[in-house]
Amino acid sequence: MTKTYHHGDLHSALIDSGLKLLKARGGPESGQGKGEDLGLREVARDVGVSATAIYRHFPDKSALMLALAYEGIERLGRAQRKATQDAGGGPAGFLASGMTYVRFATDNPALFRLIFSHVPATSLLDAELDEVGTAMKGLREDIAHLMPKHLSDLERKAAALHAWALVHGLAELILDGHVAKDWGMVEKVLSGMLAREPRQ
Amino acid sequence: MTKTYHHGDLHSALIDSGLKLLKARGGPESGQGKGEDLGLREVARDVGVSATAIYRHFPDKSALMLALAYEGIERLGRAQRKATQDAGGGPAGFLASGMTYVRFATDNPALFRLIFSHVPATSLLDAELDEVGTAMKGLREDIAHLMPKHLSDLERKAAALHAWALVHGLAELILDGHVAKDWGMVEKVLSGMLAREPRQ
DNA sequence: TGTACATCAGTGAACGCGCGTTCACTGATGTAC
DNA sequence: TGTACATCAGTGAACGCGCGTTCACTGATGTAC
Repeated sequence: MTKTYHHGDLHSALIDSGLKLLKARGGPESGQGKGEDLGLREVARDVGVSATAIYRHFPDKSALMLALAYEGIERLGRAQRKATQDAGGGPAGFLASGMTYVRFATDNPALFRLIFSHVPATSLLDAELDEVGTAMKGLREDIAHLMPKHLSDLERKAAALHAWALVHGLAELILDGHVAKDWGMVEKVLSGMLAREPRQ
Repeated sequence: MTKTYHHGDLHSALIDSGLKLLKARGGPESGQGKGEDLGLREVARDVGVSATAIYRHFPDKSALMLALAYEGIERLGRAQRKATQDAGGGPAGFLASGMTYVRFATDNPALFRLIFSHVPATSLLDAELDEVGTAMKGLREDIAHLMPKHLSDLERKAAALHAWALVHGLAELILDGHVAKDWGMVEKVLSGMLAREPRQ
């Protein structure tokens, strides 16, 4: 029995299923498929298609994973930009952006990890970046833009790294279950940094 | 051919080999066995013993991994305490402790990840913690002790979390290749936090 | 409108792989008498 | 000192598993004449 998808529908069905399965794959607390990789056969099974059908749409497994990572990073970026804007920019926007980062991670543990486990080769020239690398670069630039203007380049770079590392660390520690998912505390920590560092 | 190890020597040989293999497994930049789990058979092969011999010393694979994680966290804790002391305590000690955390991660990527991927169940009572959980708790307390005394409990808790998340985030981002291993920059970021937060 | 044909997205069987784990075993070591 | 025996840390063969990937295939769709 040959199932038929109209022009490229299976492609998006695979992405959708992948995202769904990654979402279901919760953090360590959910017993289900804790830290395991998403499988190619697993996605095919979920869509209801033979495993080999996937090869009509992606050259290999890693291409599928890359597409999922790309979709994930796009969503993260979108969510952060929206949060910044909704909060009206400035320090409040910066705080909202950080909270959104951590929230995204705890809402999508497996997707979050997939995004960051894709080796981006920091050292590549822009022209050599793949789509995930480019999206990651955009994310870094978004952070940089939130930094106060009066700082020197070096200071801004350090402040941006500080902010990124802080939210990333919080996300990872919560995902691994080493820190409680206490949003009041998370906000306190983030606004603590903010109150001192980026005075604008 | 039955190899013979005098009373419990194979036990430590397995741990040693595990640590060695984890060390060799480097970060994403080293092509070798990037993100893959350490295998039971792999350790046995390295020690030069049959895979089943391991079962004389550990009930199953995860017990071996737990023993490795425990050894890792002990080493990390020891390194941090030494660094703090060598720097003479105070803010300098705090900075040294943080630098050591990040350095440990980049020096031992696979071991570092193994430590944190072991679900500790934050919510457990102390009496229910396994040895890894207990060691992790010690690590948290070490950080807390470095916090300035004049702060309220809540403030100290937030400051400790800030510090931990910051070094952890730096470590993860560097391990994943998203941030360059630039020690000057890392020190700048850490001392930036320190100059503002824990005034003692 | 009907027929011939190319295209191409699916199919299921099969591949080799390495894994963790089980099983019945063997052979050295140490102790009791 | 010599012999019988229990202990126990090793052994290699075998298990079932799920994986990513290859292969030759089939059957529906759409176009050219």
